[in-house]
Amino acid sequence: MKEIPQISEAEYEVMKVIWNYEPISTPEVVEKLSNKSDWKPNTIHTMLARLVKKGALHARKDGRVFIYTSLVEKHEYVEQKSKSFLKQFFGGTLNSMVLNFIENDQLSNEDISELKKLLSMRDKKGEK
Amino acid sequence: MKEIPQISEAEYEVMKVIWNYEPISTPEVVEKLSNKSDWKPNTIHTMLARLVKKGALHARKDGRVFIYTSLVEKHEYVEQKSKSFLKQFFGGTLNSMVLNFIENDQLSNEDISELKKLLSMRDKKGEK
DNA sequence: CTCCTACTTTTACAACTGTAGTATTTATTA
DNA sequence: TAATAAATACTACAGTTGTAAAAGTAGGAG
Repeated sequence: MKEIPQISEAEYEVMKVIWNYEPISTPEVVEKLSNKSDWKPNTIHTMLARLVKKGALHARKDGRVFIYTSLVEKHEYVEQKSKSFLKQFFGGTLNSMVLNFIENDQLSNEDISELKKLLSMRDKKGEK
Repeated sequence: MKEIPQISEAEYEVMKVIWNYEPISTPEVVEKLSNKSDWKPNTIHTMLARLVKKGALHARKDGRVFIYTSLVEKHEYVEQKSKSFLKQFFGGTLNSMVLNFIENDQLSNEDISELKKLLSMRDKKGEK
């Protein structure tokens, strides 16, 4: 299987911007993130540099700025993190997690009926 | 709300032993973990010391050894971690996570039917 | 009463993180 | 062409984590 680089929480925030807008230049990333966070531009530069070094991003120079594109797909990263999360806390299965949420009353009645709907929609898709 | 100390992944392995066997002494913890992992005793001591320092464990001296008990409940820690995980990757809701799993075909038919069963069992409980 | 052994306490150290400051380069403008 | 502004590159620094070695201590064996 492919090696997925580890991405820290703060770095993940940067990745989200890249995934949403790629290809995107440094100044643009800084701008997007300056709205959402109170990171200094230098902080963002550091994140970008680390992500490039880790192999999560590709940077190509375009004139005086860098243009970034992602080398890791969001869904595959989320999948990997989900798996390791479930493994650490719920024996590896989503079902245990859902059960746990049900048992601890962390779901409203609406959540429950929505979940049921999701599950039956999946059935229909499967039948096609 | 109560302050829950942060527990690293390795520390969490130690906590699991405590939760299972508390009250439990250092040598016993070392023994349990030496089976499951290849950590050196010193490594385990370090974890224990850090967990005490963080306020996740209580240690009382009994003769020459320490006896540990947990100060954080497993379910509350898992709950907190679940919340932050869902927030980081799924907008904060379990339902989004389930939907994501369905969409990416990460669930078998059996998983699905089990999930349905769980959900309807919860209904019954609610009706009581 | 002394030595050994099992425990505890102290110290280490590199990688990763969050958070930037400082220095350097380069394109643009005067 | 020289100064400026913008961007990039280099450096910093403390806290956490994984991983443990080394040193100290006290209780039990002889």
